[in-house]
Amino acid sequence: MKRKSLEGSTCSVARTLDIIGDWWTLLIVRDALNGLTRFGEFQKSLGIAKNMLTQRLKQLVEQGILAVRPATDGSAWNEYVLTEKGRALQMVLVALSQWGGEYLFDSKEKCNILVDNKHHQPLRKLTLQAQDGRTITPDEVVLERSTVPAE
Amino acid sequence: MKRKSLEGSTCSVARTLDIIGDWWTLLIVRDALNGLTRFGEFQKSLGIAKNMLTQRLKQLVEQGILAVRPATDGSAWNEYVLTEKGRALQMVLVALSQWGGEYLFDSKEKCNILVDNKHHQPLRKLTLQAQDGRTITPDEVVLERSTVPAE
DNA sequence: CCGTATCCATTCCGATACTG
DNA sequence: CAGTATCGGAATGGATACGG
Repeated sequence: MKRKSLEGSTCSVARTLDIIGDWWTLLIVRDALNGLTRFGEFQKSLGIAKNMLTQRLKQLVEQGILAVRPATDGSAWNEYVLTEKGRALQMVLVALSQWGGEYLFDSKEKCNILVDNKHHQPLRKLTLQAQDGRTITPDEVVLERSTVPAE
Repeated sequence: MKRKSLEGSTCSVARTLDIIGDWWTLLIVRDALNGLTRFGEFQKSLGIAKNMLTQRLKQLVEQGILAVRPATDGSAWNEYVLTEKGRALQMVLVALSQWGGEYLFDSKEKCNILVDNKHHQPLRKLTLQAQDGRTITPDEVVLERSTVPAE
């Protein structure tokens, strides 16, 4: 009995988790955002088994999150680079990172966090805003059926 | 051979994914944010197998994301409510939802999205900001070893 | 260096039956 | 209604061997 797919769910959270809600995928995206492109780089960075990595990279390419291109260094192999769709996942990683930094680390503990590359200061904590820019509190947010907002 | 734990990782993304990086956990949190509290409510909403749900609820309680309290309706059972730590995951869900809404749905397709409960308008898209409030672009962000920022 | 293929243990997950 | 227990198939994930 296979896992129940949420591909057809009308909930944008569920449909997203169906694609990236596994254990490795977002870590690969994280590394890709950090500039890694090569199979071996990912493998070394993550300590992931090769067959797992092969599988995940393939899925990410199928989903249009990564693109494959021939290596620029003259070797015969592939490089994996994020598409715009993939780069957009950075916001998810920022949210995860801020939550983890706040709740999973002791105050004295070293922790890798996201900083802006100009001043090397941590990013400001994400805030929820209504359409008009007003800052809203978490309890003012509700999940509702609607159409996708025009961007 | 067991799964390699990322519990001790110094990366806040990795350590977070070690806890909530599975297929069901964030969906349970989503439902909890929507006000569900009872075992049966989660089970019905998610279509999850009971043994899976039991296991996930237990882990969430152990992690301090959910708290158990006796039912307020006089029945003999438990209610599962989010702690502050759990409610803070809302930001992660917002990020996931916005990404999915943008990249995984056709423009005409119905999609559950997050709205503010006053005007029932979709939330504004999350933006990255530097410590000083300046809006920054994704490529200005870098993962760096540091201590946790004081909140 | 880049993968593919295979083996094997563990885990996931759904279905079902059962208890209170 | 709220779980617990168990079964079995599928997927996960690590180790290793192999070929380009």
